[in-house]
Amino acid sequence: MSSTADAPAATFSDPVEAFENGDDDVRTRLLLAAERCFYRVGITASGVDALAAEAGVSKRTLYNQFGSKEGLVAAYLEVREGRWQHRLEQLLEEAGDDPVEQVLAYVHGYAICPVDDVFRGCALINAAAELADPGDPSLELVVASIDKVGEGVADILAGAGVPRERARELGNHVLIALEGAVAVAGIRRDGDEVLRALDLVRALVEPAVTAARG
Amino acid sequence: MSSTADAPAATFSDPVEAFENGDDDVRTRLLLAAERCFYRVGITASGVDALAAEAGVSKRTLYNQFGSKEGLVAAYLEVREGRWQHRLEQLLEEAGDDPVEQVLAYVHGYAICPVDDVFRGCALINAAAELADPGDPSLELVVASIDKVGEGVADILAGAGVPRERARELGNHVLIALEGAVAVAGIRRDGDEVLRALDLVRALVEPAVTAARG
DNA sequence: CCAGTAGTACACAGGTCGGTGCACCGCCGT
DNA sequence: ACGGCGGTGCACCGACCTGTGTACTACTGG
Repeated sequence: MSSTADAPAATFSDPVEAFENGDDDVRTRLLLAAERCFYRVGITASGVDALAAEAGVSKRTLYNQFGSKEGLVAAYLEVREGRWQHRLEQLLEEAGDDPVEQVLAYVHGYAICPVDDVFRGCALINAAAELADPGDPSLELVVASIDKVGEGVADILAGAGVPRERARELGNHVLIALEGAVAVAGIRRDGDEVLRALDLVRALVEPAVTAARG
Repeated sequence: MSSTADAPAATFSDPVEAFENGDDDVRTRLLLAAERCFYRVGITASGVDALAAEAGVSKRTLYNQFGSKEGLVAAYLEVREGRWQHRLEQLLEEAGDDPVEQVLAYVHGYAICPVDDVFRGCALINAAAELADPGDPSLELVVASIDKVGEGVADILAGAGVPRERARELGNHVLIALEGAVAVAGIRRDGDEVLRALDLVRALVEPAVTAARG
């Protein structure tokens, strides 16, 4: 009964993690293939035949697992979002108690966005650029994702004593810096470019944090 | 002889300007249609049949004018870039002598990116997301365009007395802020969101300028 | 052993893609 | 009056698109 075609679109476990655990079922392989194809050449430009071939799986299996290409796209975005959340948690833990370092952890998180060797910017943003109609649920996932980033940063700053309104404003500014860095880096096809935003973000939040502390 | 099919891909005059001047030749109509289609639903998702129909022109004429869809895409990007440069010049002139206001002019320029009512982020960035292979000349146009933005801001700041190296760094930071603002605004489908970057950019450049002046 | 399940291989449908060939038409300069 | 040129309209090409139908195989649990 598990993982049948008409199962509710639950949050999928990370296919990379699954793969490294020795799980190489068709679903995992399809999601990995989807990541490679969608991220590298785009969603519209990736045909289902190519997707199935890349996964080493029959096209029929793709449709049995995800119902349609749109279903695979939705699963792909959920995976990306889930992995981002997971990595962010780790980075925040490593960052310790310093709120500035915690915010900078977001930058490091954005810098390791890519699938493998190629860096093409943020997968969610790129997907959003291809999603034309505003009602698309996948587009809403993207909006929710970036909203959460801004709010997360705002929460860190508010926790450090920055006034709520100012924290919200700074959260939005940091979000802008993050998205800008990843967009520029994506165009230049160089993930390390994201780290150029480190100084920028630090310059944004450090004064507010020290002011709140002092 | 003018505007034949195999004419070298010269820089095209702004079709909007041409249209408002009463010029409604097929080329202008095709470029206007390309702007609407490419910007709103994406390049890959816009077929040549739809393009020609939107322009009220036969498909044959499209090929006579631009040789291929790729040619039309290239012309579209050149038009966008040309119009951006033109608008930027105007805004810089209106900004007067204050270097901070001049940099803020870039933000206002980015905010009026859209074709008509819909705002979908920066046309060049969105196009770049759809351009898969790194060797594409259209992609190089996009890279050159954003490079010029960073350098332009750096020049303004250097002219205001900011040390060259610092000006370059700030130019890059402002570029990141601009691209981030337009990316976030594009996802939210709201061009006014770009103006949220006004405070951010001012906070970035004002201290450096006053320090250089004082 | 046997039924059920998951996946494969492959053909196929109906449609769209970018692009071409061709006959025709209206307009404009000479 | 006439020729040429720019544009139209339409049929057409091969390739590819998403999605389905079907017969076959391999495995697995009772």
